This record gives sequence, structure tokens and C-alpha cells, in this order.
Amino acid sequence: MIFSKNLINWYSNNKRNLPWRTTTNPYYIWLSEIILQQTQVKQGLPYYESFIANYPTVFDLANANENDVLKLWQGLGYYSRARNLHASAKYVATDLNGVFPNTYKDLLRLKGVGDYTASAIASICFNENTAVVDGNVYRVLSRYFGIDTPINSTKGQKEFKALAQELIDKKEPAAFNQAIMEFGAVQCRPKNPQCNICPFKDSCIAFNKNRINQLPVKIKNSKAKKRFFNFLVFVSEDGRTVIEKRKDKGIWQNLYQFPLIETTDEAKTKYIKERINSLELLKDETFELWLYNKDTIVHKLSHQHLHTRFWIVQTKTLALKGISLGEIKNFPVPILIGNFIESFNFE
DNA sequence: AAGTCGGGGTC
DNA sequence: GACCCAGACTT
Repeated sequence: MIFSKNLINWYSNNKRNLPWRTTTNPYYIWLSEIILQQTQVKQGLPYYESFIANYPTVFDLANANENDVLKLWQGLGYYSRARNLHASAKYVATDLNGVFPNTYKDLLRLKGVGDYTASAIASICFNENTAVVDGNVYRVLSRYFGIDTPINSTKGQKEFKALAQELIDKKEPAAFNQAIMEFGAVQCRPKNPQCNICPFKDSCIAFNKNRINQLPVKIKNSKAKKRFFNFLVFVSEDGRTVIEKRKDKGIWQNLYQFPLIETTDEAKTKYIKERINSLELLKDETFELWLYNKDTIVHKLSHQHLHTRFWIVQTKTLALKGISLGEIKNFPVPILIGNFIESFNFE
């Protein structure tokens, strides 16, 4: 198909120089694809570099502690990716003797690897004829072919996957897949696409019907909910504080945080004081309480707005537990906590 | 089929 | 504010 040939041609002339494009080693390609899920290249790039530097082989990653893997992932978000990455590394290292699955079908068995990622690895590493459909592909195809089916509907997913599979260059699946994604990322962008210099503008339906800014169609998602977080930052005279691991399902699973009091609305100082008094941690210890951030920090996630306050709790000593202030930097924490630690400047 | 899971960036 | 990003998984 001429469209596919032109796309590959465009790619060979315009592709960015990226580190994972110099290898077909499935470990590195897999690593890059997991990191790049719902993540722009610019944001993922330094994480890719640090992962291959710290874990040059799948065995290194498999032998790591989950805490260390999460620490390296800190700030990238969607932390289930890191947990699944670690679990899959163990699976490949132990059950498969370090040899990656080499087909789309078998790759799908890895935790954290879905249709897109299995297609990407299978095509890039093993020349399998499986089309990738990511956000870029949805955009390029919906515009070029003028397709109105919502891309986040079941019907849309099937339709675009089938179309991409029809278009893929069977002799160069790796080049085609990367070409269509790169084209979407660099030229056929969500906002202000470069239609004026586009090699496909004569045949692009959206461009010729002046519908570029209407496509792709996407079903709107629900609004973010408000939550109110009160973190208790204990600081004892002997330089210790308290952190805890988030065990529950939900955001930030297996990351660490200061003891949290979640309320249904902006908490009053009196209420926080009462809650601290009821903690076993302090026994009969007296404490001084002050609010660190006068302005509530609103940390925005995709589906939640976290109205956050950091309460400093100064005491003489802490009953058992706790860590020294300097140790905090070894634990993986959400960026919300990390930013506080940096500004508070422990020790 | 609808929700959930982050953080950074653009407009 | 709304929307997007080399999506996957759970309910």
C-alpha cells in the first residue's frame, strides 16, 4: 500500500535519534515500551537510561528488591507498571532462563504487557506482522481516513486495530509500526499539527474536510474527585521520623508516606491534634503541632485532586519504630511526598 | 463497558 | 480548566 510505503519513507527521513532505536534486544525494547506507556518520550527518556544503567540484564532486574525498583521508578507514575515489570523480570529470569518470549501470543502472558506492547515487541524484535495501536495511531488513522468511531470504545479499538493490521507493511512491520507512531508524535500532533508540510495532505480526509480538530473522537471521562490528605511529619529531638508503606489497592501501592489522616473536608487543627493524641506512637508524650504549608497543596491526578496539608509534629522522643531522617531518601515515595521532603530539607 | 491508575506538558 | 501521552488491568 502506498500510504504505508510513504509513511516508512517519511520515517527514515524524520525519525528522532532515541536510545532504544539502536537495539532489538527484547529486554531493552520491553523496558522502553513499559516506560513509554501513557508517557511522553521526553519524560520517559531519563528513566530508560537509569534502568539500563542500574539493571543491564533481566537477571539484574529480577534480583533487585521491589523497593529499589520503585525508587528508580519514582516520579514516573502508574506504579503498577514498575511492580509488573519486576514480576515479569522474575518470571523471564527464573521460568524462562532469561529468554524472552518471541511471539505476540506468548508476550501477552507477561504482566503489564497488553495488545499494544506485545505487538511492539513482537514486531521490533522478531519481525512479527502485528500492528501497534497507541494514541498516535488512533489519531493518524482517524484523521487520514476520516473515522468517527470513538477510539476508547470497544468498537473503535477493534476497528482501528483491524485497519492498522491491514495497512502494516508485511516486509517491514518494525519500520511501519514505529513510523506511524513517530509521525503521530512529531507531525500529526493533537494540537497544531503540521498539516502545511504534511506529505499526506492531498489524501487526508480530515484535512480536506477541515475536520482536523474534530478527530479523533473520544468519549469523555468522569471528573476528578476531591480528597483531603493530612500527612503527619513526626520530628523527634533525636532526629527520627515515621513513615509507612501503602498496602491497599488504589493509588501509590507499595510506596511510602508519612502517617496519613484522610478527612472528608479541610481538617481543623483541633481535630488533627485529637487524632494524634489517640495514636499509640506517642504514648503520653507531649508534642507541638504546626501546619507546614499555609496554602493547601492541590496535587492533581487523573481522577483525583488531593488537597494536601503537611503537619509537623515535634516531640522529644518517639516510641519505638521510626527511621532516622537521613534514611528517608532510600524509600520510594510519591512525588507529592518527595517534593515536600525536598523543601522541608531534613537534617 | 466503565473505572482506576500519575505526573508532566500544551493550549 | 480540558486534553494528551509509544495502555493495562480490575470491576
